[in-house]
Amino acid sequence: MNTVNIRDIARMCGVGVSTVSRAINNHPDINQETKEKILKCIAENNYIPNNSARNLKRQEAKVIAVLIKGLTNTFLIEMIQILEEEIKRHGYSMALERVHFDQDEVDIALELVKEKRLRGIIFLGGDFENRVSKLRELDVPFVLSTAGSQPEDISSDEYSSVSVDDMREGYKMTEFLIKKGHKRIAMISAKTDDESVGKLRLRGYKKALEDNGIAFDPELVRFMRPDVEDYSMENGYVVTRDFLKDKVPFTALFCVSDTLALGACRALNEAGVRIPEDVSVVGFDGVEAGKFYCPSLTTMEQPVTEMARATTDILFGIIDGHGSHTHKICKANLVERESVRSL
Amino acid sequence: MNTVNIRDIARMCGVGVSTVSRAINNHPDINQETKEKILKCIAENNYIPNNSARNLKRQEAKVIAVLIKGLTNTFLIEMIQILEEEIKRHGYSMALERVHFDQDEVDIALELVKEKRLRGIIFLGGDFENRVSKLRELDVPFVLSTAGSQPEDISSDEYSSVSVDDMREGYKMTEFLIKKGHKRIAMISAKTDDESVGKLRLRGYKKALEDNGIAFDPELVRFMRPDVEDYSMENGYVVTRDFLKDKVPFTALFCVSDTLALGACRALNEAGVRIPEDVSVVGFDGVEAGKFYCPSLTTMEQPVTEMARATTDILFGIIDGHGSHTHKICKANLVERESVRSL
DNA sequence: TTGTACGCGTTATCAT
DNA sequence: ATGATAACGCGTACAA
Repeated sequence: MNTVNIRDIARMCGVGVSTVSRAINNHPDINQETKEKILKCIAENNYIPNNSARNLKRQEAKVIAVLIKGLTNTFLIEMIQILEEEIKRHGYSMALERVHFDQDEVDIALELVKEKRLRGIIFLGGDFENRVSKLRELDVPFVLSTAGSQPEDISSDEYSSVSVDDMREGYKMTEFLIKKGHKRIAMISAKTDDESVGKLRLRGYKKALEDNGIAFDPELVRFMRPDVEDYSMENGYVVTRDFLKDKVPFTALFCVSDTLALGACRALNEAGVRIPEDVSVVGFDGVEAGKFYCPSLTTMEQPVTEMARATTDILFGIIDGHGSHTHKICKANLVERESVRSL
Repeated sequence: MNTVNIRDIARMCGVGVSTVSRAINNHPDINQETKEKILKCIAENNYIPNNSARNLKRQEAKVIAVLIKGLTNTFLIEMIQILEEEIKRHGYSMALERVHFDQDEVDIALELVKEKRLRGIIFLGGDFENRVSKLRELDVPFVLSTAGSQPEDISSDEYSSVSVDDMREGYKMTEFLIKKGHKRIAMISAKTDDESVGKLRLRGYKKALEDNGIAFDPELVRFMRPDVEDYSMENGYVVTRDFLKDKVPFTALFCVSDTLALGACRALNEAGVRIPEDVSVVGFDGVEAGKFYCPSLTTMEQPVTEMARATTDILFGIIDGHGSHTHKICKANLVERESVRSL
């Protein structure tokens, strides 16, 4: 694999390597003719600069890394599209990095900072409660976007965050169902051992019940299965199916994500439970798929565009020197559709 | 940013850099005690090896790159999960690279081969008809997985491919609708200027009509909008809405992807068209979301697991020396659900 | 405007 | 088992 490198090109053109480098990187100090000759030679010989070598040598690349856990959360996928536009608009490029479920996103970030010469990091989703010391090692600015619980022992001026107030919105959604006359409200939430958004929304749910004089019934709360992909339709489906087997009566089902809710709907349908006649179902996120469902899904819509813009605004504010670490709470929007009925 | 490097660690441990390197990379020729001492020192000082330097120097990394166009095609997302498992099972790691719609995946692949020291490439989706010469420059084995049209001027023993016979399956689906008594069958397909799977399925559609003595009506064929994300629900929605405005009568709608079909369903519902009473709808791919819909979507299911396994089997067969380039055609499976009725 | 020489952090080779 | 040193391919002072 004798791949052509910058020295070969230099030799072929009868110039120095630095001249070739200047041609590649659009440096000003180069004769237009020389440049064209070099670029032509590059094209003819299929020369492709080696990014590893570039990263190794370069001081700073105009790159923002976006780390996302999993790929099945369509809400996060939607955010990526907008983040990319915004990052491009600032003259940077986006490096999307997928983090496995059993991987630590902070470790990945640490590696990435060394490998590419990142200027900033955006964490999409995830949970950062126990990652304090590691997080502090990151010497580039970062934003926790749509993250659930946040690190508590790290001072809030060392990082930024953008999210909705998951507990409050969970509260609002529950209260909405209560106002519709529901008392036996079931919930599908996140596993107990992690401190994700699901847990916070569950806390809001409990508080709303309490404030409205409804006793909390642990029988009504179910958790995502750890052996199935987090926040997937499949997970919502299997959990609901198991739930129905227990014959616990309920009139409404609050799922911590739309995808879970859609899976739940399927399980309900299969069991002959009509939505919303027999059971009302609500989700959280406001993903497109919910709009297309039958019945269309009532949900707590997260302001995707606003959150993505806030994320990049804060990050570039810090990178460009004006602006400092900020914690932005966006307001979610309760979208009433067809999956809920009044009792 | 004075980041600690391998030399610092060597100095601190009173050993040579090569010994540290051996400790990191699990080389056999190293004293267990020395190794532990070094690893401890590494952990204490938060040393993280620089991947750019490693990639630059390393001869071969056990890495397979998977290139995917976009992220909204849930069928491809499903494939990724299985591909990753399979790749890991072979002791390799997967580098997932997202390709933008206006980017050339072959260009990206070429860069990647230089940057990391890939052993193989998997192209997910995409269209390779006009990329022949570039494709040939790739000096690592690659598999075109679920790609639509394939390069014709490159000899078939220079690359591998895994896909369904899109034309035949398009034919079968159309014939299925015809057998159900449909004659005015509309179609939402891929843009005319690209040679993707959509185009092939369209060809099958035309052939089926012809073979069954039904005149092809160009009025009934619509294409995805170029200004909206390819194969997205949104695209299916807007195209169908526009289509309905033209008041062209039809009794069935064949969409080249499930996502398009789900978007189409929404548009039909909004227009007061009942599914399947007024119009039957079918999709293609067999994504999970289709199962959950109301009505659940009749579709041509692609054998995701089989295709992913075939892809990695072929690739590793070539990498490991036994086995050569292969072209595997998998059989799709027509899944009848609730979105079609007999006339 | 252009070329030379050095260093980025690592792994591979070779010697010990 | 270990260490010294030469690459890997590129960007960039600095000199010309």
